[in-house]
Amino acid sequence: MSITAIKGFNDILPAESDRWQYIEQTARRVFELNGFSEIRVPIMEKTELFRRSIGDATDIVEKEMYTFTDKGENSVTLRPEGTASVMRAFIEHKLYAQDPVAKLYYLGPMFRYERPQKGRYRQFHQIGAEITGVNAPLADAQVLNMLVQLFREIGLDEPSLQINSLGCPDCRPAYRASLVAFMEERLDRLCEDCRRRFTTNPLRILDCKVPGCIEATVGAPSVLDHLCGDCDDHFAGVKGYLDSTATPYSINHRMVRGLDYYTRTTFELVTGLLGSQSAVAAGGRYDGLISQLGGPAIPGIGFAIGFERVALLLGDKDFSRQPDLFIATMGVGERDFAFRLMHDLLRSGVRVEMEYEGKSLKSQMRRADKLGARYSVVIGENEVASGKAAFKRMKDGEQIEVPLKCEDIKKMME
RNA sequence: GUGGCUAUGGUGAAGCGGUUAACACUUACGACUGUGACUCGUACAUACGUGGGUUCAAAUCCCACUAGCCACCCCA
Repeated sequence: MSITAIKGFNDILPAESDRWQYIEQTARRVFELNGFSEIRVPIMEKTELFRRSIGDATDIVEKEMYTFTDKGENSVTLRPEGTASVMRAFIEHKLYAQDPVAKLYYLGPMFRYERPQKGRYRQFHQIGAEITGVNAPLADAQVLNMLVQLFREIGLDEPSLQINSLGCPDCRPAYRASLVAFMEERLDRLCEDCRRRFTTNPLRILDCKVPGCIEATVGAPSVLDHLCGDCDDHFAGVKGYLDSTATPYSINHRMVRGLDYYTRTTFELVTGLLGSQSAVAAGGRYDGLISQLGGPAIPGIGFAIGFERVALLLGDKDFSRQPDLFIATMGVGERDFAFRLMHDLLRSGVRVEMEYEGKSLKSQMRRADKLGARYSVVIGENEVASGKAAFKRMKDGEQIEVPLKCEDIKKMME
């Protein structure tokens, strides 16, 4: 038995990587348009970073991290998400000293030890963006609008935006208490998982998909009714800006987050097309995170997009690049000639392919067709001698005589 | 961590106890000794995830293992 990849770790083969590049390039373009710069952070961090940011009691930290002890006896962890590293770097390099308002994006692999299934892998990829230093709801709205714009430009308008507010450390405890009181009375109607959640994370019960639980929790107190004045104003501001830019969204007061650092605005881009993995992108505000990690009291907001899930939504769409020209040759001498011609054309930006081995003309033409070349040309003794050749437009077979010179060939192809 | 389903070539698959392991795609070569797409021909699994067992006979039945998928949990 030959060696295979690790469970949940996937190879991205050419057919798929074309699609990935399309997503990545579109994301970079949209982010840069919005004034974001890329930050590249390591894929491994001290374990402590994730414990402090994501939260000790979360599932991610409790049972899903790839944590090791390295040769220097340090506990290190393959990052399960990106925000913690970005904020660690923001603090470590004192980026806030230059300008507390930073707009950063990142992309790369993340690692979570979960049972793989559709749209969920142990090594998966995220593209994320963060804005620090802005309290105003305007920042929330810009982040959301950018996210929506990105999906539009990728060509996906199916995922819909859901927003919520989780309040802040001032108002959340009271909400939690009233929710617990409400649930306590209906404990017997909840599923087993929810009864467990009642003690571990009562907010999660709102997110349960079991019909009985949905029924039992009808009329449960909503976070949105328990926001303090400031949080309420903030959320109203966000909604106002989304309305004023005609960004479609719906409010889901039952939306919960799996990471502890979120405050106020939270959101998800959800789809019905990926089975149980409905979130394609998600994020929120994390006003306490930077100070919690030892930095100054600077707020932040951001999101992460699940790369694999976006790729899945794009389906089998073909994003491969076709050659502009395929050069077929008759003999060894012509092949040398063609190689020099190809070299010149490549240097001037024409996408050229040729046959490397001495295959029959028939098989060379077949290859030209298979590669989807726009034009083909056959170079034999006559062509080398005359310096001219018949260029064939593959889609209709029309042939045009053109000199075998870079400039003439380029012109002909326009 | 829990459950369900599936495992035949590069791919999609037929096969249901005795077959040269069908068919299609892909690939290679040819029909056409200087021209692709359509057509036609030829070649391409000593082999049916691995290990046991039942049987005169197993890809086909049984068991175990392994892997993959999907779902739960959780999440992007």
